[in-house]
Amino acid sequence: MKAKDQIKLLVVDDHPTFRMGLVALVESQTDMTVAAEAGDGKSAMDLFRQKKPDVVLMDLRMPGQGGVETILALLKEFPSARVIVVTTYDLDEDIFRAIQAGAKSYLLKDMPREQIIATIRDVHHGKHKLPPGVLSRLEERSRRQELTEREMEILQLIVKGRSNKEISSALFISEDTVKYHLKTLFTKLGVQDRTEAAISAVRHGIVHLE
Amino acid sequence: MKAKDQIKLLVVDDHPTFRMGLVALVESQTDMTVAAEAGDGKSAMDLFRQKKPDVVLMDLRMPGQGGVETILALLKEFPSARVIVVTTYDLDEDIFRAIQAGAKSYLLKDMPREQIIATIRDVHHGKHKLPPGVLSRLEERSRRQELTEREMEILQLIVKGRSNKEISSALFISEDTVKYHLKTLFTKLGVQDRTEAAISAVRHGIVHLE
DNA sequence: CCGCGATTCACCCATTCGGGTAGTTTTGCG
DNA sequence: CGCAAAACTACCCGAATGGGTGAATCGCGG
Repeated sequence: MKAKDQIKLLVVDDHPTFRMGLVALVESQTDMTVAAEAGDGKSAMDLFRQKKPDVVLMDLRMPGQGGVETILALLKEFPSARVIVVTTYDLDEDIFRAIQAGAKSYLLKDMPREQIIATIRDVHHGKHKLPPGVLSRLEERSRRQELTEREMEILQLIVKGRSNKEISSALFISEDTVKYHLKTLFTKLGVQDRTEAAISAVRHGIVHLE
Repeated sequence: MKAKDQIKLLVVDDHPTFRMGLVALVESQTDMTVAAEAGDGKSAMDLFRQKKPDVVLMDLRMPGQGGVETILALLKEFPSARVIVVTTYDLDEDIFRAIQAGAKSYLLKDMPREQIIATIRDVHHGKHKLPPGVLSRLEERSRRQELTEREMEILQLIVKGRSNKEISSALFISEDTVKYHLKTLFTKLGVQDRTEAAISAVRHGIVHLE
């Protein structure tokens, strides 16, 4: 197979060993090759400008600039760039944001090698089919109502274990207002109380721990 | 370098791509080689019996038999086996249980390649030094008081968002008793209320989501 | 057999929480 | 400008929660 026919890839992941696995996987195929590797969003941008890869494999959780921000920046500069997200966490919110940002597909790190390879070929050929498991999560996400900014702030404080009083003073609003937001928050998340809300937020990736 | 001088490794991880990365990493070194790969605990046991590797690299979260159970079973049959845990989650409880089970070291999947290689050599030579980050988490874990079985049950239900009344009927005890356990639970975890308890339990890996 | 930790239950009390209703202000968009 | 959504505040009320105290039972190891 001639080199010019090969799919040129950029691999972006801050885990050195996993990145090595992706590279080994890609290089084991005759019709694709890794043009460059990056460990963070910034150098990913630089390397894309230099190498102009056909497809980018991108992790979402990275130090510094996150994956979603990088996708956004990349597509702004190169609207035709094709990005496949390959990440550990199958959290609804991450998937949703990545697809919203313009990722062509979303794979999980524990998926079989054949599926990763097949998806690279598909995306390179312009298709962007999502794996069934990922698709169902995306649907679940879209069934959930959008949270307002204020509700997000409050939800984050809930996850930090703050009481209504603490939240009210942290946001410079009355305790009643906090309770008001909580009510709508509970119905949107489909939960009964703050503990369920906190767990649900973490489980769906609306709020990240740490 | 003669083959008999090489460190023989068994790599156990259910993520095909990460496993590929570990294999590529090991094979890039002249003094070590991968004797076998396994995607779950059961086949890891089989392959250990066949190949008798010098060192085992083992993930913790695996379908079916988990990592800790596998380590326990392995060391019961082969007390001299040397197991290094290589896992994604740097949760205090996982680390603690793995070391308790007899793992010689505990690495995180996002660690640099050199550190993984160096640890393999160290463990093969009988050392079992833990990386500083892991060590500090282990110390934090040991500062925490041990939870009783009952407290664990209740904590799990708290994470599921159950109310005191629901917990009491689920465990066939009075609501007052639930409240009693919660008190000691709160002090042991160093938290103020059930929401903090739930988050803390998830963060430290005492209770797993999903 | 004694002690100790774990578990169980009860009662009281103050605080917090969650639900309902009602109203004003702010903000963004057509 | 005018409307709609979001944000904010207040009040009431019942339920849930968390803290304190006291006490009985059970099982296990010294």
